[in-house]
Amino acid sequence: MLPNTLGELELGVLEALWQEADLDAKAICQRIPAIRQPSLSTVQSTLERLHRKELVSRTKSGHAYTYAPRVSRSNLLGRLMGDIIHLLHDGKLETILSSFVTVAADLDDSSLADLEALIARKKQEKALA
Amino acid sequence: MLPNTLGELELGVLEALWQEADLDAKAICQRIPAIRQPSLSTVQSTLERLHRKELVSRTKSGHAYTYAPRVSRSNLLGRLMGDIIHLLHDGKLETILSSFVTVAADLDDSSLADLEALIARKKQEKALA
DNA sequence: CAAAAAGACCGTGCGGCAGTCGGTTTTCGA
DNA sequence: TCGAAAACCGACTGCCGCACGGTCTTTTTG
Repeated sequence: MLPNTLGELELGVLEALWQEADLDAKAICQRIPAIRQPSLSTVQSTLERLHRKELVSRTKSGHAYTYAPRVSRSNLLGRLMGDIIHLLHDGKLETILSSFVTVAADLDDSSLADLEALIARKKQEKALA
Repeated sequence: MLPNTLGELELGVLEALWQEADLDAKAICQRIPAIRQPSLSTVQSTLERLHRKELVSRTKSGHAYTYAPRVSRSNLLGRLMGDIIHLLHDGKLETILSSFVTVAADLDDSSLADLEALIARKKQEKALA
């Protein structure tokens, strides 16, 4: 249904790469929480899928691929949010924005102020461009 | 992975119920886009699943169930956003909020102003409570 | 330069979930 | 009471992420 959905191991791999980029499959494998310990092949398959989805980039370095994330955490967050928004969009902007505010308000009491500051900054960026 | 994910037909059924609540399975079936035309059984299965997920409520009326949505569109939107936020949360509020702003900015140039207005309203609501 | 080591690649199987439906049982109303 | 309408029950399909072993390719090194 959602085109960009990702599985548990895929996310774990991304987490590892966000923490430290330019790792090969073996290194990533070692950084996956000990409980799972998937085999190297499994991690490679997962990296292959992530690469197909253009969520990671890779370059040959020696005989091994070195992987790096193509999206930042907030980038991915924005993309996924965009997906579900598109999925549930009814044309009313208010529907979307109010759920933003609701989520932000639920997260933290001071977040509304933070959100305002970010908006101000974003506005300024837009003005400059 | 995402606990509250929903399929295409499930969403279609919800759309129908958001447009008009208190329908039985047959009526919902007729309101599904003509291209698909799933059988009544299929719609019933879907409604059953939605009911298990607590996304719709139902009451017997005669010998048929009458269904109504338990969540509004923006409600569901907020829930799904909360899910992916929780999934990708790294403790930094800024990550989340900036993706809000990015999405809002991508949607419409005037939406930043709308967002500000909503925040002001939300703040006022909070002050009163 | 050959052989061994390291890693990519491929095919397969498993499990879960949505979709799909036909057939059976239940239930209500005439 | 009895017939129709609807719920209910399984079964099957297809898709996708997870998982891995085995094979092929590419380095590296003695």
